[in-house]
Amino acid sequence: MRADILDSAVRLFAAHGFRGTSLQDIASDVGCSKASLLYHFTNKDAILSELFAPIGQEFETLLQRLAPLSGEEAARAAVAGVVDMSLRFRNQVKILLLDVDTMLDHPDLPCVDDVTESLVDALVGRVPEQEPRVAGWMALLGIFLTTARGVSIPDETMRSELTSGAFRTLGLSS
Amino acid sequence: MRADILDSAVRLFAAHGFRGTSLQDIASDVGCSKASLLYHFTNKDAILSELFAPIGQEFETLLQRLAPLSGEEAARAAVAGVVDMSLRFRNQVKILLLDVDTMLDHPDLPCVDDVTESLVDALVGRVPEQEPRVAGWMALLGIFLTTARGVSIPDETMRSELTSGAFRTLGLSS
DNA sequence: ACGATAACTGACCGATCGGACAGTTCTGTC
DNA sequence: GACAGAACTGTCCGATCGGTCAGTTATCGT
Repeated sequence: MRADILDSAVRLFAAHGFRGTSLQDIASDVGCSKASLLYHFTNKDAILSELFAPIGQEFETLLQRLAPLSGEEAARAAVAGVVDMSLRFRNQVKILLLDVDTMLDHPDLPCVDDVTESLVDALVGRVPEQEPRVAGWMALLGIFLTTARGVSIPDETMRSELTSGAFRTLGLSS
Repeated sequence: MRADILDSAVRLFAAHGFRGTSLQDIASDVGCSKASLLYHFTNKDAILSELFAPIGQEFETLLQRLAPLSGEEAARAAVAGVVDMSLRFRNQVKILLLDVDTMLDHPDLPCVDDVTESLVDALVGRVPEQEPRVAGWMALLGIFLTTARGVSIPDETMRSELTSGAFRTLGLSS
């Protein structure tokens, strides 16, 4: 039941935003009462927090995987990791895209700026030949964000498109 | 007075989203009563619509300027136009970033998907050597969107960074 | 000075929101 | 079948929202 709620919530939040989705909307989608939601979750924010819990862990893992790497190897691993996460957490990314600054008061929610900063920090001085260009990483973040826009392309095609696009952005040969 | 209201509104909408900004918030920022806002504008939506009026016109102008062009010239003009607009309408872009799908019922508001589609349509078959790559244009849209995230960089530096980044994304030499 | 009109406001309304809570139903154990 | 606890619900509440409206104040041409 918790899984059903989370499933409906992530879909509705991604479609209409956090503020644009009421508890009643989720309850109707699940097929239960609003009060039932608040039995399984302490409040509306708790639903949101739980949706983003795995992302924080995965991002930490990605940063750790990047830590020992350097140079072009680090850049390629970063691209692959970001593309992979953006595809697997598409709805969550879309929620961030919709509500990015409206929920800064949620301490356990990933902040897009923090994510970007962490990525840039993790790669400063490691990308070959040139310092990481601001626009390049912004474009990579753009890919990360716009992936969520629901382009109707098979995931594998999308993956290679995104990867080669990001490589090109960062001046790497694909 | 109308100008003061629009000025506060675009700033608050960009900071907290359309739904996250109440009429009282705007009124407090302006320094007048909520009822005064609704004297100058028929409703909250009308404020939003007026904020986006110039963008639609400018985008039409951009598309017309692209129409007679082709090949690399078209791509470069598109990049320059998008970068220019994203810098000049930074707050409006950020509002779209925050509320992109939550306001599909606003007929006179630019839809990010439409903007992307128009740009891609305007350039399909015109970019040299290769078809426009999905990821490349998604990244360009990403730049367009993430420009609004308020990176503290002078506009001229930003402009050249964004332009060279977009060129790299599209496989053009800068 | 005065009347007309624009500009503005306080008070109020209906709707909706997140959330609280007492009470009911379901489910499994002995 | 009796009991316990989990699962669930209907109903209510305070707060807040967008919007209305009668009434007040400021502005300006004459």
